[in-house]
Amino acid sequence: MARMTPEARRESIVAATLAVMHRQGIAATTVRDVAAALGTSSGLIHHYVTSMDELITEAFELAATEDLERAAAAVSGGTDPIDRLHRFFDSYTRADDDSGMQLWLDAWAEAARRPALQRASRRLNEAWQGLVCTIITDGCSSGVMRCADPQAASWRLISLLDGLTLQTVAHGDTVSAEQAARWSRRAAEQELGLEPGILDGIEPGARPSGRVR
Amino acid sequence: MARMTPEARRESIVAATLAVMHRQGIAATTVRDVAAALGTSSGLIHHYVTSMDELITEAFELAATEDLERAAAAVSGGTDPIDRLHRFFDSYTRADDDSGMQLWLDAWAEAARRPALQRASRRLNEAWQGLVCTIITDGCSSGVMRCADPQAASWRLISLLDGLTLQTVAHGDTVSAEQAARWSRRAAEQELGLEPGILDGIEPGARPSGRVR
DNA sequence: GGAGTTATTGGACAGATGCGCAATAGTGAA
DNA sequence: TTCACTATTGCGCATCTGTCCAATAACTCC
Repeated sequence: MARMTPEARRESIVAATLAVMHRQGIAATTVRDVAAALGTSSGLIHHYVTSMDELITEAFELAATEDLERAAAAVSGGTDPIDRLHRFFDSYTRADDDSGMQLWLDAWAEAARRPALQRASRRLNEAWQGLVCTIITDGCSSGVMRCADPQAASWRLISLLDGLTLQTVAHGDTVSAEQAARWSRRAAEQELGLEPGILDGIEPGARPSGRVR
Repeated sequence: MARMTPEARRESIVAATLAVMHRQGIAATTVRDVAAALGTSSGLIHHYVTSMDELITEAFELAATEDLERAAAAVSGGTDPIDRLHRFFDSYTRADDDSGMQLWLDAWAEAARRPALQRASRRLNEAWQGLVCTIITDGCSSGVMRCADPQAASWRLISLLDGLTLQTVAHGDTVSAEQAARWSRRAAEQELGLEPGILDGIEPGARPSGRVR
């Protein structure tokens, strides 16, 4: 293969690793598959990366961070806490493919056996919760939401979303994506003392690609 | 090893497989490990089982079915819907070790790539939801609970539990087991129009081993 | 041009994996 | 006691895994 600058090569390796992870799952991602996806030799990967675990963690971290930043950007465009929460649901819900969430399922399962992956997964989950917690805290102090414990409420909210989406992704259609979206919005309205239905509906032109998690 | 009847041997193989799965995770469970746990040769396993996938699915199904039946038994001892829901939470919450839930994490992640495992996981998840749904439906018709959509509410309830427990098991202490228990009970009370705190507390002598999921 | 640096190769290595198979050793019936 | 049956063994096979390393090729600077 053509010689590349170390930076560019490293990036291309992480990107290829991510592609293989999406296709085959974290546990089944091997050095040779990554090398084949890149069209290079397997030895090259270890010239840039000390271990397979490190590479997998780095690729997961990249994908998850991008998802998070996309959601944060969508939220920050909101005019008030309710609009921001609305946008959060939109960006979470709008997943066209399930492979993003499948990556999270893999990560949660593998976390017990890969310390570095566990740290990354934990950190990013806390960031998701923090994003929601900020919205709720703002909503409470401005008086449009009612919530005794924003910390607990935001953990409940993302855990509920994760749990419902998990059903959709892992089991096909035990819970449909539409149900997961509707049910979790309803739960948020109930929990935060909002008017039922206020979080419903998806404005058509908001964010075409949205969240993938 | 001593010669056994085919039935007994098969059971012992599945039991040993389950033990290894708990210890090492689904993906890292190998024929040789199972044979070692049994104190037999690896060839013997293939004399009773056509493939490793089949064996793993069967072992998971056994463990998950036992958990479900234990929970159903705990629930059925309740005097009224609220007591039954209380018992459900107790039996779900009381997990001493996380390895049962870890098994579910593994199963959800692997489901996409193992059709037989997916069917088992899906079927058992639906049974869990059905168990809760029955309690809620009863509670509504007897007037002690208020709920517009028991189907949706029960999916939300077990998804919330799964989502919170997932944090506990996968990430150490992002969410503590106590928080997961308290927060999910609070959410159920809110959702079903119950008096806050009515689902709290754990009667000491109820069920020593409890649910593992 | 030549020399030094380093990206890249291709394969070796030791270990693990699922599976199959001939040989062996218990078991129950005749 | 003998014989058919089959549970059990122990190892071989082909393949895969992460990691390492000497050789090669491409690039930069003098």
